[in-house]
Amino acid sequence: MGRAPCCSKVGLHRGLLRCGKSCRLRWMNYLRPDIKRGNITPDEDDLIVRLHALLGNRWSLIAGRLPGRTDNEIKNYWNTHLSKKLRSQGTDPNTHKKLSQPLLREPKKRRNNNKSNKQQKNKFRTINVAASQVEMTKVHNPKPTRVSSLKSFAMSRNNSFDWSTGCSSQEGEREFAWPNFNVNGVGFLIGDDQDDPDLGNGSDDLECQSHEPTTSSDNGNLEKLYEEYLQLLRTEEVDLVDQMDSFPESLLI
DNA sequence: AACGTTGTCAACCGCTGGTTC
DNA sequence: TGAACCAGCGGTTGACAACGT
Repeated sequence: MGRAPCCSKVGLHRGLLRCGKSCRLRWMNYLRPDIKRGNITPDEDDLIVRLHALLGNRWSLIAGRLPGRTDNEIKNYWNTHLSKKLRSQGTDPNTHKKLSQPLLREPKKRRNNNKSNKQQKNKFRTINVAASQVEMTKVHNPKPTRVSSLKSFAMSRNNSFDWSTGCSSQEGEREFAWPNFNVNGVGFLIGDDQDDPDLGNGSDDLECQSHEPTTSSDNGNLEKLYEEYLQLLRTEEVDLVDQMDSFPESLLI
């Protein structure tokens, strides 16, 4: 698939023709066992649109809230499906504002609504759409990351969910000290994280602690943020984009 | 049947920021 | 302190299959 390998084939294991970076990418986007196979469900579809309105093209952040989905998958899905869908509904996919003139032409439909044979042949693709549609979409908050400064936290590109920590809906939800809530059938699963060593717990890292989203001193602010979040998500009439422009930053800082 | 167009998505590219020495 | 290295991000590419004519 795709282009030729990104690096020289010299020095690589015979038969693999992949560099380490390429292997990592393939693992992260395709081979990892916790990747959710199958179509994007309507719930996930809706959630991606909402999160994109909040976060923009920060695919890793969006993916971090959709367990089993990769940033690459969501990015592709957005580019091939959702952006067109929004346009057809008269919404600018970039700004999430109403377009003056909706795009009337629907994308050409394939005769077969299923995914391509190529995907169906893929032994890794075990479609389980029915089950996933029944199940309420579970949304995870990103794993808090230890930061050395406010700027690095706010601008970090490494604040996506850490899958390597074993988070999956099957193995029990990753534990966070953020409140649980449910929006339009979309559950935000957050648990108790008093024991997570990655989180601020009164350690000597004062600067870090002051910005950790899960320390007890931040609980009040977090609750306030989530109330605001909920209110915005529930408000259908208002223009979400205008109100939420500053929300991602307030979450991150 | 043949050929051009369109859709899909894994993989590549270039870059940034963190870590190590 | 800064160079080298590494992980990971978003944007983009291009092979392949489905579709349309």
